[in-house]
Amino acid sequence: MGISERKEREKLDKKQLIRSAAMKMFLEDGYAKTSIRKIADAIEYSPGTIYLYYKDKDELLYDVQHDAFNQLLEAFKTKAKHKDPVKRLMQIGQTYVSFGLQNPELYDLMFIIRAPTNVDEELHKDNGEPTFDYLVDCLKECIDKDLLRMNDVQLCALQTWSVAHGLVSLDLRCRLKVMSADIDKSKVLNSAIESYVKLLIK
Amino acid sequence: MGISERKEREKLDKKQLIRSAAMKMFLEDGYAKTSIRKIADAIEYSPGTIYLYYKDKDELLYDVQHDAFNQLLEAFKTKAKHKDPVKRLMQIGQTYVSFGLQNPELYDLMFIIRAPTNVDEELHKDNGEPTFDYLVDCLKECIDKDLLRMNDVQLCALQTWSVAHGLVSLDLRCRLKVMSADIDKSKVLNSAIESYVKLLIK
DNA sequence: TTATTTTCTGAACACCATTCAGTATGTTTG
DNA sequence: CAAACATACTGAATGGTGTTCAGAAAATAA
Repeated sequence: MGISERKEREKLDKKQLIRSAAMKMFLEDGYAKTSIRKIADAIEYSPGTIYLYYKDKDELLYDVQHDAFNQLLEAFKTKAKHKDPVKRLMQIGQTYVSFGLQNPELYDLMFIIRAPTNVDEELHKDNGEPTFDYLVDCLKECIDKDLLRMNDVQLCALQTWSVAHGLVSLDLRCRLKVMSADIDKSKVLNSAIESYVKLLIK
Repeated sequence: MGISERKEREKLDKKQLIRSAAMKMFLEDGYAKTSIRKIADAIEYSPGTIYLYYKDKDELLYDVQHDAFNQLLEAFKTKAKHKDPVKRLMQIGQTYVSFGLQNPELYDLMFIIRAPTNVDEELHKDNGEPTFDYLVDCLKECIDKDLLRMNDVQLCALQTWSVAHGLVSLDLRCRLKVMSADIDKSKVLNSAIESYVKLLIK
């Protein structure tokens, strides 16, 4: 019978309704300031209903993160598709930094926020894995073609990701104030990631 | 008269009493889980009293951050004092990463946590400046002696700091799960920072 | 139509940061 | 010494938070 299938669909729809309302409010006001009550208000349900679809606020965050990682992956796919793997690597770096600067709240959700109940190890580790692999694949090609001054893919990926993430997250937490002021942030961050890639290539 | 001076002293003492109790609890339970009530309980005062010394919870955080930055600076001074600036740079990187891994909650306080009311631009920007300068000075010496493959001190400092911060903060947020498992974290992070410094030098 | 299952509600619970009228303590003045 | 004043402190109250759960409502099955 099709009823249970429709119900299944409706359940997913409602879950998405909650998720997209949550995402919107997370981006507008931040995760901390977005309460379950406010989300419930926005979608015109009672607070309790949200707990029928999500175990707790963290669980909701994880799902929103998943969407966010897909957004970043899409950005890579459209903006970092140069044939030359080294140039593609450069594009990946620039895309990453731009993404972070243009979507600060989203970036926060993905990488910086600590969900209160964050000790569960096994779950959610797949969040962001395909996105990370986009970088790994690119580096693998670079290294295979002997274009880099490093030869350990995993190590190189970690290092590259760290530069990019470091730049974005330091900026997002206003930790770049220690640097000389009156400079265009996005220019500096782009210079930094560019010169890093240049260090990396032979 | 010495009375007002004693009072001044007592005021500072109490402020430090609050601050050190707060720091201890922040490190044990994290910033979010440490409530003003609990701090007040620990020092056997009422919650209201804390607001006589600190405008709000953020203000307390900033003061604790200040102490924390001094701790990192001390670590630099004792563990990164090689005469050769390049070797010192390596020591700085390693010290930074070790510091982050060994004091995760402290690191969180310093760099990752977003204080709820965090829009005030001007204040607190001096927090951490001397510590950053320790890196800048080292890089300046490296560049003066023409030992690096970069020549913009500010840019280079930003990049180096980003690598180190990126490594630590990604690890602290369990974002390294996307990498192949069963590896010694601190080894990998140290390899990453070491190979970065090697990229940097001529 | 009635019984059963599913979905939803909203009050209640135990917390939180913060405020402020009132109390207690210490200091200065008459 | 006592009264006046200034300072330090209290703790209940305000308005928020995430989460739970008995009971109401709606949808489905019999």
